[in-house]
Parts: sequence; C-alpha cells; structure tokens
Amino acid sequence: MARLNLPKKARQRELMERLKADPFLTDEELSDIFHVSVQTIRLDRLELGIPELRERIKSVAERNYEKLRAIGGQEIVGELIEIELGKSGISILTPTEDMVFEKTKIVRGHYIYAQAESLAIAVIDAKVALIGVANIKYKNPVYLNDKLVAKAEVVRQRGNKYFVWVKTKVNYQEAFRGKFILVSMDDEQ
Amino acid sequence: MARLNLPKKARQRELMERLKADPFLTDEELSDIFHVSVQTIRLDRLELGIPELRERIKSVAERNYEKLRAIGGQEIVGELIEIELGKSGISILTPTEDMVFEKTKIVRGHYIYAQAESLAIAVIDAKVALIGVANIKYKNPVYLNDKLVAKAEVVRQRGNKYFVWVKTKVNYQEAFRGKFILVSMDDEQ
DNA sequence: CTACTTTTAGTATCTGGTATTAATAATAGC
DNA sequence: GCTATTATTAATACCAGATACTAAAAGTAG
Repeated sequence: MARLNLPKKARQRELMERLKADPFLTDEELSDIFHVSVQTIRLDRLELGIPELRERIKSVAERNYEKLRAIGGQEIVGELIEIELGKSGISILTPTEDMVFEKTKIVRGHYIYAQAESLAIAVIDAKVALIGVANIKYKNPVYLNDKLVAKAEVVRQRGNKYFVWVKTKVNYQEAFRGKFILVSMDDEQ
Repeated sequence: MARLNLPKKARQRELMERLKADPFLTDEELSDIFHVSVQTIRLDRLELGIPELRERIKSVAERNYEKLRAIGGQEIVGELIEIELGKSGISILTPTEDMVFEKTKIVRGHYIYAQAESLAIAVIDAKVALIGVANIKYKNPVYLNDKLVAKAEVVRQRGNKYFVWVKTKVNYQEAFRGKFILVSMDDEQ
C-alpha cells in the first residue's frame, strides 16, 4: 500500500478541516478517506490534540445545550443582573461568535432585540406578557465581544398595558433603544 | 437491598423525566439515583424505548446542530421560498416547541422579528446590510405550529439606504408588520 | 403454597476508542 | 551505497458504556 496520498502535514491540515466540518467521523471512516491506517489517524489526532469521537460529540451536545439557553428556550436572553419588578431592570449580554455576521463581525440585530424584548418582559410583574408594539432604533453597530448593557424602565402603565423603554449601551454609548408596549395576560383581569 | 423505593411504574415515569432533563446520565448513575441495579435500569430503558447514553448524546448534538441553523449561525431565519433581489421576497417559518412560551404556547416575539429582519436583509442586493431603524407592530399572537409567512418589499431606495416593509401573515391574517431601514455597506460606494 | 412479576447477577459480545511496544517502510544526509 | 531519522503500520492489553441473553433470586398476589 504505502501512502498514495498526501504528505503528513497536508493530511493533518485536511484532517482538522474535515473534523471541523463534520465532528461525527470515526477514525475508521477517516482512515478510509485518507487511505492510511487507523493508527496513523490516531497518531495525527494525538499530535493535533483532537479528542476522540465521543468526546467531540459530547462537546457539541453540551455547547449547544447552552446555546439553547442563550437564545432559545430560556425566559431571558442575556444575564439579568438587577431587577425591580414593575419598575426597572438591567441585563448584560456578551455576544459570541455565533451571533455575528461572519464577514463583518457585526452582531445580528435580532440578538440585540431579543435581549431588550426579554428584559422588557422580565420587568413586568405579571404572569404572562406579550409584545404589542415595538418602536426601535439601532444607533450604532455592535461588534463581537462588545458588552451589551440593556436597561429597561417602565414609563407608564394603563390597565393591562405597560410602556417600557429599553436602552442598550456599549461602552456607555447608546447602541439601541426600543419602546415596548406589553399586554399583561394575568388571569385576574 | 431489595427495593427501598418506588414501584416500577413510578420509577419509569421518573426515569423518563430525569433523562429528559439531563440526557447525559449513564445507567450506572441512574441506578444510584433509584437504588436499583444497573440491569433494572437497562430493562426500564428497554421497555420505554429509551436509547443508550451515547445515542442520546448524539441526538442532542445532531438536533442542535440543526437548531444552530434555525436561529443562530445562518443567514436567514425561516425558509426562503421566493426572492427577487432588490425588490421582494417571501419566507416561511413554522415555530417549534423551543420558540414558544411554555405556559401559553405563544411564539416569543424575537423569532418573528428575526424572521422578518433576516428576510429584509436577504432581499437587499448588497454584500452586507445592517439595520438602521425598525418600526414594528405585533398585531396578533402567534401560536405553536402556526405557519408564519413573511413577505418583504423594498419600498424605497435612497443612496445606500433601503426602506423595506415586511408583513407576516398567519392564515392570511396579518400577525406582524415592520419597517426596516437598511444601510448597505458595499465596498463600491 | 404456588404462580407470576420484578429484580438482580453473570457472561459473552460490540464499538470506538487509549496506551504502549515493536516492526516495517520511506526519505534524507552525506 | 549505507545509515539515521521520520512516518506508518501492526499487535496487544485495556476501558466505558453499552446490547443480548440466560438464569437465579426476591417479592407479591391469589
């Protein structure tokens, strides 16, 4: 057999990329792809510090389990660091790689929006609240690793309608502001 | 030893819930929790049709690999089904369990927003676009499994500014509308 | 006490590895 | 050409977390 293929370094580069694209490949599948023995693949992984299949899968699972919390399932996007129910609240969100546009590293608007919206909902002292109308301005682009500090204030309440202002700052500079009108859906009318 | 604990049925119910909450538990850890032997746990899993740890982790990893595409890393939230660059576009999003409030099953606003925003960006025929100002109205609550049809139209263009209206309908009824002002950041000014 | 269900134990086997040692093949140096 | 070095393959022992199967023991109901 011998190696009919790539020299070591090139193979290892390829290997890294392959696994980045698809972390679900076993050593055996990889050995087929590169036409080398399984042992060679293992040696390569060892040199490159790439963990075994199961660990890779596990870390994908765990990472995404957290991501769920970040944007998906949880009640609030960002970390709630202060709250006075019915009055005001502050939350912090540090955008990660997956929240930005690849080319520009500018944070996708809906993450900023999501932080603001969920903060607005959190400060309302009611069982369930729902957005009615939102009026929004994005002032400045926000970049990867900028720290988004959102501050919400309830400015008016009329019946089951709440008017909440949320201002988000990056380095004390306003990056976003939004006016949310929330409708409480408490069972006691 | 014997069983100092739950009868079979109750244990199996508990087991299901435990694994739902934390799919990373091994049979051995479970046998500790319930004070039964590993074999009993395996029998339970067999009866309940719950796959082994590795399969569970794998499915979490795979599922969330897709979810990443849904809200996180990808360029567009929802499925782009028609597009005329610079003019209009339509996208469809069917909200899943993880996009709704647990109690009410109402879709969290930022998913509706994200669909609209990303559609607005998609219709602009420019390398990178960024939200300037958005003016938004949520007309009606949207529920789990409702089919969100978002339609975007470029209504005006001035220099590198684009005005895009996005209307989202559920069952031909308007559920959301938003006005987006996008700023193109093309390198050819 | 017997019949049946539930639980536990034990053994063989599987996958996808780690870790280690040793042999073989390829390539470079001179 | 021969040797030193590097790269590759092979072989073996071991591990976690299982499946699949058989059998025994414990518990429970009639």
